[in-house]
Amino acid sequence: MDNVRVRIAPSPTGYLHVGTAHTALFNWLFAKHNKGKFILRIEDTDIARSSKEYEENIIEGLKWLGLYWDEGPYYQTQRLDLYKKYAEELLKKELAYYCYCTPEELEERRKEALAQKKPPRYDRKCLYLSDEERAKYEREGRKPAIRLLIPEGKTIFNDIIRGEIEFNNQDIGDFVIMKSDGVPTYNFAVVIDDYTMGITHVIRGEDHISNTPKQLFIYNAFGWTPPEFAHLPLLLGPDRSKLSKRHGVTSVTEYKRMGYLPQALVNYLALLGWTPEENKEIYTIEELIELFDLRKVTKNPGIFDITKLEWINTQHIRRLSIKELADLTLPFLKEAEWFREENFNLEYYYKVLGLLQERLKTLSQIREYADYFFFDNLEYDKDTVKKVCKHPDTYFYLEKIKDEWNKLDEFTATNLETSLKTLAEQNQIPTKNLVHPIRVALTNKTIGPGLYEIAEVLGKEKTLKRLENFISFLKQI
RNA sequence: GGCCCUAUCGUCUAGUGGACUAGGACGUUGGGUUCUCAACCCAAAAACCGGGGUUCGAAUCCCCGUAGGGCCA
Repeated sequence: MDNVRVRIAPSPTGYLHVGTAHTALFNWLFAKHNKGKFILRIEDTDIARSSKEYEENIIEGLKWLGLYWDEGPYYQTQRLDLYKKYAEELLKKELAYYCYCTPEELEERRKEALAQKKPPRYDRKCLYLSDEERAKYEREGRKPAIRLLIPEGKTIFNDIIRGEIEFNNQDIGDFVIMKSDGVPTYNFAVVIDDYTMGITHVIRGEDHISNTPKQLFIYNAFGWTPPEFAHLPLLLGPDRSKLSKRHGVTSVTEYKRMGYLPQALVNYLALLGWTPEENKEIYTIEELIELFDLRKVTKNPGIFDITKLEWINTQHIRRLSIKELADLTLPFLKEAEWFREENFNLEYYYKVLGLLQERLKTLSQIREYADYFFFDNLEYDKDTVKKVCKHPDTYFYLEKIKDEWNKLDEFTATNLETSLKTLAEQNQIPTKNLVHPIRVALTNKTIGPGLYEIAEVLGKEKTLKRLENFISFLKQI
């Protein structure tokens, strides 16, 4: 496909929502797959609800996901003259007309129509205004809106994902394209922007299907060839309504903060509504670009399932090199209250990560998993210690293993294991009677990576010291 | 209320009239492995919304319901 140009057009009335990110991703993948351009446009005409802070969050989120744009950001508020110019063109062509009706008048007539069981559409009162009437309204100081004249007939368009969709024009009234304050309505601004920006494919959420015929009227009024349309399935919450805040976290930057990898979120979002031919779940961004096909997007909406996202995240974490993992987890590690810059050693940290990498569901979990590698004064809990040291001779064997380990020249996991197993065998006790207490001695936790590996990473000095502390604690209770 | 979209395991989906005893993945459950947890391996439970057609044959095509969703007020 030649010269593909697509866009994402968020309103800065909230942070970057995963639904917006989903749409952005599909546009971006389509652009990249076809070697086209991806354009960012900020739809900020709702001045009251728009803010710079939200805009920055959207930009931060898109960049974090790697969805870089080739053009923009364009701002609708900087293009108001343009919309005005085009609206006037339609007035000149008599395809649009001024409307002086006030919201109150419209509301009243809408109610009347409803009462008579008629569809509540605009009654074209102002289309047939005489010059005197118009002059009268002008004298009253009324500022007119501009309405588009909708022709009779049917409007049909071919959606890339859904096929033909048909609307009766009579179901759509002469809608406003420019409000009386000179601000264009959503549908008008979108068309002017998409046309002037040379958008070839409009890929957006299914919630815009019913806006499409309105936009088509505008293209037709100007005699412009409309772009192709593709309406993506919506993202739903577990209750099957449109995904929103009340369903949990919907902010992309919040996922970043929680320790998700951008490539994992991209992977998950890509598979929500689209399946590549291959029968696998984990894809790199390059693979997604290579395989992406808009025609294979499903029509049914998808529920955002954080459990699956979590699994995909663990898979991507495992594919990271230790060095990458270190870079990415360090900011989270630094947030931990026990973290001390002066005690930190990168080579040591690499070894720690070697043990923790495959256990991390999110990067932020490094804080809860890595603590005992970084501080020495473990505060043992009486009950836990009692639980793991049920065997009355535990104290005695711990002394023995401490001596055995002290004798080791090479403090490696293999040697530690051999030595512990030999001791257990000689004394005919199950290894776990030793392993569990030692685990608590070294980590102050009952779960974690392999004990011998932990001891090796901690090193001889720390391991023996902790054993010693643990033994004295055990003596006291 | 009107218009529009959609309908396969709990979830994401494969499926384009016969190869479907409906496949995969996440999750769940059970088992194995192990010092614990996770991982890993093995296994299991789990779905074509309902009703009519069309056809020799329907998850697949058509119609009508139903349900869910969206948009417009």
